[in-house]
Amino acid sequence: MKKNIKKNINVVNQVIDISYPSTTHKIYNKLKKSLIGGDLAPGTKLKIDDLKKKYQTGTNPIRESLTLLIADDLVTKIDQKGFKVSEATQEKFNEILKTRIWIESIALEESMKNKKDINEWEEELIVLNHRLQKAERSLIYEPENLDSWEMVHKKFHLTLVARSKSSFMNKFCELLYDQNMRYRYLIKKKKSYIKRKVTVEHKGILDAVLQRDINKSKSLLVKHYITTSSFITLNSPSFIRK
Amino acid sequence: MKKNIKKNINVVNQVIDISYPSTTHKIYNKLKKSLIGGDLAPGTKLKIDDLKKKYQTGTNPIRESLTLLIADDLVTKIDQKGFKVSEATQEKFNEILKTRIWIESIALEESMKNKKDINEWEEELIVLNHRLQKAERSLIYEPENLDSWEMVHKKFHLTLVARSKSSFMNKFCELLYDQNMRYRYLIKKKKSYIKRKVTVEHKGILDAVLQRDINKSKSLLVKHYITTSSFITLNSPSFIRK
DNA sequence: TTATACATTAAAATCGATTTTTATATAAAA
DNA sequence: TTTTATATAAAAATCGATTTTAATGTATAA
Repeated sequence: MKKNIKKNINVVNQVIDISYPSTTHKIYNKLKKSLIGGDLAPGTKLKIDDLKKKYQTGTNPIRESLTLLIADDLVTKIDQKGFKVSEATQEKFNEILKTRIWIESIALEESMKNKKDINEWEEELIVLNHRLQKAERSLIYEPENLDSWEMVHKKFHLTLVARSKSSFMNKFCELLYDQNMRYRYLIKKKKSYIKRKVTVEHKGILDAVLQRDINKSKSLLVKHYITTSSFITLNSPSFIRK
Repeated sequence: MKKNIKKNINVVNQVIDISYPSTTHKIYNKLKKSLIGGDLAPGTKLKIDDLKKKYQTGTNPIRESLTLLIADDLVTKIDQKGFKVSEATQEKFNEILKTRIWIESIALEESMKNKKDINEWEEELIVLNHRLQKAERSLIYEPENLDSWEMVHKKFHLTLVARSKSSFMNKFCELLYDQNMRYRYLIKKKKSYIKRKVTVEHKGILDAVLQRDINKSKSLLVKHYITTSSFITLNSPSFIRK
């Protein structure tokens, strides 16, 4: 019995390579969405059998997905005792914020110092900021919709810091971005999050980048993170466990 | 048929909890050793069946170990096409060096600014440096021997940057350390690596730290990395693929 | 009582076989 | 030739069952 339509279908003298993701890949994405979106409470045990039933699949895709999620620091594993949703604490949130500021300050500076294709980069940022101003901010996390405010916002921030010419820096930036996003949604679930106006701040950062003022850009970016974090912290000390 | 001796054995009124690592855990360590030690050439395909035979185990522990190694950037996976040893290129090496310098400069500065238990930390560094001076440098990588030069060296460098109060920074430092170590062993395999005297450099960094001179410490650490890297690069442009 | 031993249950981890997909080889048609 | 289709082989991915380990409950002895 075939699961998917055959690949490499021939259509009018053109071979189209239709690639289907593996079950593991699909389950990984679904789980990641739930974890970042705050649908799974921190500390929850992730039982293989339950997940098998929920996602209608076998042991392997579940275990492999969970193993992949360890790298994202969204899932924690204890040998012979299984997997659980990573804890979310105020302390950890402070670490995320601090580390983001350290890492992204360097990455932004390097992005601006890097003159290769700098005009194209600046234009891309202008377009992303424009889309960001137009996009409607939703309450739920839908990563599959790349035009959603959340995904454009992620793209804007990661593009800002993408030109350090270090794949490691890019990976660290994305990891920390996703971690931060998770905390935002955990707060939203507690209904204590105030949707604040970040439009002006993004515009400010963009303008400083276009002026090619490195110090100003960095300081506005840092200020942006600290302001956002104060909202997460002040309005809900309640997501802290223990 | 029992694989291991039963746990929680009662010995003279004392319960000893003997924990055995899972097969996955053991295979992961063995594979990681081979990958860092340079026994597996960059780009080599990692076929599940071959590894099953080699390590005398089933599909699951192999696949799960490989999945864990993706996070360490030692293994690369292409969906539906399997796993391979991550490529090692001059470009990537430059990225590792650059990123290490960025990250560790911050981490060292924060470690020194952090006054909590600073005396104990300094004493620990003195002891580690002492052990490092005494240890014999071996040609093969033996992570299970924590008294080996290689493992003491790792401990010294990671302790130096461990006090930033960010678990993320610590994780990034270790990842980059292991990456760098891999390149060192890849060079060694090519027999073109010159075992240079790093003793004096370590002593210099330590002294600067004990003087609590942040800028001097940072600049000596950076110099140490750049000097080492020049040896890796100059003597063997040959590990570059493509 | 408190601790220890044993039995039971639940869950993690693993195995071996099967299915699905990709890669390779071979043959037929443009 | 060069491309396209088909057949075969190889490998990845997955499934369902089994084994191993950990967690829980219960009875017995100190």
